[in-house]
This record gives sequence, structure tokens and C-alpha cells, in this order.
Amino acid sequence: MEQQKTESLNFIEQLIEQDLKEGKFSAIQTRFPPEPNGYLHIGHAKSICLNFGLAEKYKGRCNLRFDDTNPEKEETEYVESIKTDVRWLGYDWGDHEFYASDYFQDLYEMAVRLISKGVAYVDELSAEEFNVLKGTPTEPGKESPYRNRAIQENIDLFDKMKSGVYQNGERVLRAKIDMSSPNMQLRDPILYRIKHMEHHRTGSKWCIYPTYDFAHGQSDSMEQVTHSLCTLEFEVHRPLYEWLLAQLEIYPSKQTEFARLNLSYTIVSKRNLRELVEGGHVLGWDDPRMPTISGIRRRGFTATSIRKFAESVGVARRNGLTDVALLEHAVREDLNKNAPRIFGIMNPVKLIITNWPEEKEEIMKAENNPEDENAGSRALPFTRELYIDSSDFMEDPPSPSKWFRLGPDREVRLKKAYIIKCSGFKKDQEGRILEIYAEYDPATRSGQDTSGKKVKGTLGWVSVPHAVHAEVRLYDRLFLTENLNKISDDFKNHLNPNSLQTNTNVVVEPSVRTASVGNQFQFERIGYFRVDEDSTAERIIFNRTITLKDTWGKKMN
RNA sequence: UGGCCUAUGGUGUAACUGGCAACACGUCUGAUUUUGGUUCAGAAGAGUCUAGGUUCGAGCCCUAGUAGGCCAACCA
Repeated sequence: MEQQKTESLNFIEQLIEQDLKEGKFSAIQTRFPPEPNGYLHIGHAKSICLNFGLAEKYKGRCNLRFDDTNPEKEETEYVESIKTDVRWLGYDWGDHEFYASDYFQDLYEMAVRLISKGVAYVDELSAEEFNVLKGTPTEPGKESPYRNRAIQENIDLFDKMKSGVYQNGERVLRAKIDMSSPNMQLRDPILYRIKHMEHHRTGSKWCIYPTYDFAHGQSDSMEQVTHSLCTLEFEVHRPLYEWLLAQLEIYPSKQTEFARLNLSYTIVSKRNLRELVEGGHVLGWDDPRMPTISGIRRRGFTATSIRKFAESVGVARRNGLTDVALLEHAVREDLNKNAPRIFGIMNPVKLIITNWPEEKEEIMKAENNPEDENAGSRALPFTRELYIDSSDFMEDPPSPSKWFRLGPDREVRLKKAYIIKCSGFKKDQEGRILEIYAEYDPATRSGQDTSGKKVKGTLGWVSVPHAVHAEVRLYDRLFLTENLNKISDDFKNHLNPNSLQTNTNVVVEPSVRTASVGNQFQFERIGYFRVDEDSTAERIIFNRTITLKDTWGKKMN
């Protein structure tokens, strides 16, 4: 008797399974529709995982469609970065790479059809007049005096718009729906506007460009998208989306909205992220502190962990605030299983094993990952002079029974090597520890310990003559405020001044000499690190992805 | 003086669509551990926004209220 746990479905999956059951179509078709006007961020990752994930799960397809209807903001550079990011997340759109701009001709013809049906017209109101007549959410709008032109006149005017007779803003094509609708989106929305401007793909072929509302739904329809998933703000656009498809009598794609991702201590708004980049608050779109996909990738978050995160966040229709701890947990889980361990010393201090011969060198064997038997092992040279972390030594710990690390007369194990006993130390005038002295117990060699000794503390170490000097960039959250949606002042006031701390004094075991950009490690007892692209042949640079959990440190505060 | 959406432990989601609320993260114990990591065992924590109603029975349905979100770009 096997008990089958029925997997719980989110509301979109329920909808899909219902549709599939009713035989509405043979397979689902989704799409991820970014506007190429900036870099993708963690919020987009949620949408990517949703759309591509659903297609995978239900054996359908997901198109990558660039929503490039506004030549003012869009650039090819962004198209490339978006493709890189989606691929990095592990999704493949095959030959289903589309552009709204590919449909400009079709969309133009659709507009002419609407005009011919008498449900679209050319308006020539000034922007101010336009806004006045539009009304407000609580007051109905008024009809434009140009609303009831003859069809042929509209056709002629639209043709003139297209052929460049008018300047930007002088004419606009509007749908003729209902100026008194309580839904502002239905008050004769703009379908086409004039922009004398080069488009990144169509060049100067067009000087009129469709708006989002006129392009998005029909693009979905032309691609036979079955489920068009978007965020909650577009909810009020749905009636317009459906109106257009119905008027044009084309494939009725269905729009379904879900809540966008909000992350604590994180800003997830393209506009604000751009401001951080342009204002020099971060070093670029791929600054490891940025929640952009390129940023978190450089920081060391893995694609697996992002996908896992997206899955655990789930999808629903209520707006909330997801705890970053969920994201952090996802990376730790992945890296714990997959990142090889090495010794790295953040604040090195010399430890001298006084009963160890000057020239003697012993090779210790260390497995690369206790969580992965296949990860192999490496050789660690052990010598008389070692580096350990200054935070692992305390001359006079405040609560001695809870201090497991080194101190006068205390014993600890040097991991993968010997148990040592501290026999003394040297300080400078300011009281800083310069050197620590200890004696090792030859009977305690790792793996062949015959002493029966038990110690509570285990320290990482690096042989002084073999040490590789490195730079480490310690990243912390970019903002100090948990919920940045709830602030009334400038979000930049909430920046964490200590979001980046550079430590150029780090020392790492010699095995990292073969490491290359993108490699990820766990520095034992410290955290996960990734080799940054700023590394050079002479100098290796590590980004700290995330610390290890630290229950002891937490208790000490 | 509008319309639409939402409301479940601290957080994110679930509850086979009416049968006394589950999972994950987080928190706290304890065990194991040559990472104060991992793993393992366990605990605390909501009676499902409020008030009515329907029903033998409601987190799920109805009504009203409250709270939050979205909508007035020739942005998406």
C-alpha cells in the first residue's frame, strides 16, 4: 500500500489542468515577454521560472518574446543580456525567439481593421486636453470632439500618421470604447502614437508605434499563447485585452495575473535599480549586491538555487513580502551539497608550532566535500608556521566554558591535522596579538589519532610558506529597511553603507592556485565564496556569496 | 466620489473545491559532528481580518464592514 501524496497545485496549475481536461488545446503555450530596456532581476526570475517551468511541466512551450514597442528605451544590449540570463537559469526557447516589432505590419493592419469597423479613431487632442477629458478614477471622462469622424477620414488620417505627415504627439489612434467606464483602461485607450525615432530592430521603417495594450494581446494571439501570465497591475487591462481580441476575431489567448515578487531588504524595480547604477551607488548592473540576475550570478547564487527559490515562493494573487532568508536558504542548501571546501583565513595571525622542526613539511589529506563522496580530496601542506584566524584566539574569553577555540593553555584541533595546545603568545604595545605559540601532539594526527583526546574546537589553518594571498569582497544586504514598499522618503536613504567591505589581507590554502573565475567554494566555518571576474593572474578575488549559518555568533550578540 | 483584486502561525504557500488547519523558511530545545556548518529528533507559534447569515457542519458559500493593493504615462 503506497500512500500517494497528492501534490498541491497553485491556482494557475489548477487552471491549466482544468483547461487540459476540457480539451481546450492539445498543449499549453506560454511566453516570457521582457521589454529590452534594462537588466532582468530576481522578480523576472520568478516569472521566467513560472512560464518556462509550466511549459516544461505540461509538455508545452514557452516563447521568449521581446516586448519592444517603445523605441525610446530599448536597446540591443539588453536583448543580449536577457538571453544570457534566461539561458543561465537553465531554460531553452529553441527557435521560439520573437519580437513584438516583428508584428508591426500585422498590428498596423489590425489597426486599420478596427478603424474600418468604426471602433477606432484618430484623435488630435493636445496632451493636456486629453488628460482633462480622460477624467479620473472617480469621475467619468468625456468624449473627444474628434471621436465621431467618418471611417474614411480616420483611414486617411491614420495613413498620414504612418507616412510621417505629423510630428510626435500631434495625432494618436484611439479605440472607441467607453469614456465613462469606471475602468480607466477602457476610456478610449491609445493604440498607436507617433515617434519619429529609430527602433533597435526596425530602424526608421516606422514612425508610429503600437502601445503595450495594442501589441501585447495580439502578439500573444498570433503566437497562439494559451496562458498569458502577467503581474497584478495588469488586471485592469484584461478587459481591454479581451476587447481587442474579440473585435479582431483572432485567437483568444487568456490573461491571468499573479502577484509580483517582493523581497525583504531588496528593491525590485527596474527604475530604481537603474538609479542605483547611474547614481554610482553600486558598480554596475552586475554588482554582486544588485538583485539583478547578472548581479546575483556574480555574487555566487546558483541557477539551481534561484529555481528552487522561485518554487518555494509559489504563486498566488496576494501581494506580500517574501523573506530574503528563503533565498539565502536556497543557496546554502545547493552550495552545501556542491561547493568544495577549502581553508581560508580572513584575518590571519601567525601560529607557531614550537615543537615542530623548522624545515619539516607534512602533507595532510583533506576530502573536498563531506557531503559528496565523489568530490575527491586534496593535499594540504603542514609546516611549523601557520596562519589561523585572529577571531579564533582569545586571551581572556568572557564566558570560558562556552569558548571552544584557542586561548592560553587551551587545546583545539587544527582540522585535518593535529591537536595543539596553546603555550603562549606575543602582543604589541597596543595589545594586538602578533604571534601565538603552541605545541602539537604527534599522537593526534587526523585519521590516525591514538591519543583518545577530545576537543570541542576545530580550526582552519594555512601553511605560511604555502599561503596564497587573496582579496575578499564581503557583501551584505544593500538596504537596511525590511520593507522598501512602505517607505515615504527616497529609497536611497535606506542604503546600507556597509554593504561592501573589501578585505585585501586574506590568505587561502595553495589548492586555489588552479581555481578560475566562477569557481565556488566553501571556506570552512566561514561561508561560500565565488571567484570574481576581476581576478587577475597575480591576484585572486573572491566574492562572499553568503555566510554559513552561525548559531554561536548569533547567541553571542 | 468610482471600479477591480486580495485577506490563513513572524514570512511564503497548502487544505482533494463545506467535514475541527498542513508544508517550507525562520525561531527555540536536544543528539551527532575533526566546519559552533550539515544531518537527526523534538518544541513553541494561527483556530483562518471583523460581524452577521446559509448548513448537521465553513478557512472554503452569501451579505455588510475593516484593512491592504492596483487603475487617471502618447511606459511596460
